[in-house]
Amino acid sequence: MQPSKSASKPVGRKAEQILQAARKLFMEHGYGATSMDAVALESGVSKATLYAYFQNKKELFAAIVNDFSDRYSAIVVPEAHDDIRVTLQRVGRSIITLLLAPDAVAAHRMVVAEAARSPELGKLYYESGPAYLLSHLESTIKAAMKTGQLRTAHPRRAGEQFIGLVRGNLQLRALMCVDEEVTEKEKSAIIKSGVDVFYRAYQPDMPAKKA
Amino acid sequence: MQPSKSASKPVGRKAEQILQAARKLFMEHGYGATSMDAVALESGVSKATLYAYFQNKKELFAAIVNDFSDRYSAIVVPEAHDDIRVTLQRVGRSIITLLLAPDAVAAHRMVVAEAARSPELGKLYYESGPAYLLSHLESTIKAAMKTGQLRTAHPRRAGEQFIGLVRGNLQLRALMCVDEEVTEKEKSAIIKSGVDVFYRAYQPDMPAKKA
DNA sequence: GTCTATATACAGATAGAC
DNA sequence: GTCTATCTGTATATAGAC
Repeated sequence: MQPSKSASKPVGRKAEQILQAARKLFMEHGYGATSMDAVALESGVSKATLYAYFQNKKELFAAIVNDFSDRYSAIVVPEAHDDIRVTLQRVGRSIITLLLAPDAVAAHRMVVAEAARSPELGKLYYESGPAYLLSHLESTIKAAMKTGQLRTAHPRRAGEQFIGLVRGNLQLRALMCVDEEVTEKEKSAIIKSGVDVFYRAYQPDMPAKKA
Repeated sequence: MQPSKSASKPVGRKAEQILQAARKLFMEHGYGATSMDAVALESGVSKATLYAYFQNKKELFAAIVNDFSDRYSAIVVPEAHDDIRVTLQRVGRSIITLLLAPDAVAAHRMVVAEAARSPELGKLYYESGPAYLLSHLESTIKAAMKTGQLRTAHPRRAGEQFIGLVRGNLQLRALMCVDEEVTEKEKSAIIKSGVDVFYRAYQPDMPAKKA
């Protein structure tokens, strides 16, 4: 089968082998420290074959990021519950789980590191990753505002705030290798507290008095 | 003057030239894409001199990160105001300004990219950067809880939440090159809303009813 | 201490046989 | 299409003159 010549993702058995190997190596060592030799070796094809499928290193990297974006988009957004606080709890759990997954941490590092040189890849990842999640959350919050479960406010901003509340410093600590691991207990406490703060601020019947 | 042989920061005029050039290049192109040739050229010394001051590339990088940590620690934490909301407003402004500063974005990228291979550098940066800011904020919040301006709660977690609230997705967007620039108006709105949410959740006289 | 010149290795990418 | 072998550039690091 003739590999695709376009910039989009090539198909075929060897292409899959290459992509899989490249994904592993890029995520493990980053873009700069991953050589095409290494990708060829890991995927079990020759360098020439590699270049038959991907014009150059950057295109291969783009294919990986693109691929990762697809996976990100496939995240299962938790089912809504009648009680918005329960829904938020579930969403918060999903967010934490995702942010701390070793794969996601590695992908995040990889993309951030190269974003300055390839802004289009950074944007692509953001849009299909974090922005995708945010859009879903925005819908959820908007719906809750309509049904009176939350007071009326800017739903997108509220969504950003909720993500910020549960993320806290956890992601940063993971990215900078501060923690070996975070206990389930700690995660639960952070989510619970985040939901609590969010609900206190956005609950419908207790507007804060103005300064 | 004999350059220091230890792993700590060398001193002297040439050392300063080297550090300055290296800082610029590392921040601009990242660790992997910055060559020692380029550092030598930019700093106006020969490669041999470079290696007389720094044993190898990694040590040079470590010196830069260390240096950057010092600068981070030197951030002026805003003066406290009688009204905790005003104080938080100021702190929020500082956080946003810092997170979106091009230097800080570049430094963040640089550190995150290399953290997997040099966890000790990641930790160093985190401790003297984000953690330093958090500690100050924690003190501020703790004081406000003692004086009754905020309800009693976990001050460190509250600090993390406040940072998360004002950070939102702004930093992520900057890191991934999603925004060209953020308007002052937008920043102000985000800070104001963040402080509002925080205060609604932590104001002393309106406990939320339990589910 | 500081330079020029170079050793040595490996990168990305390709030519040409099959 | 896929391989082996190689071109060409450039990387880190050092030897040796001054």
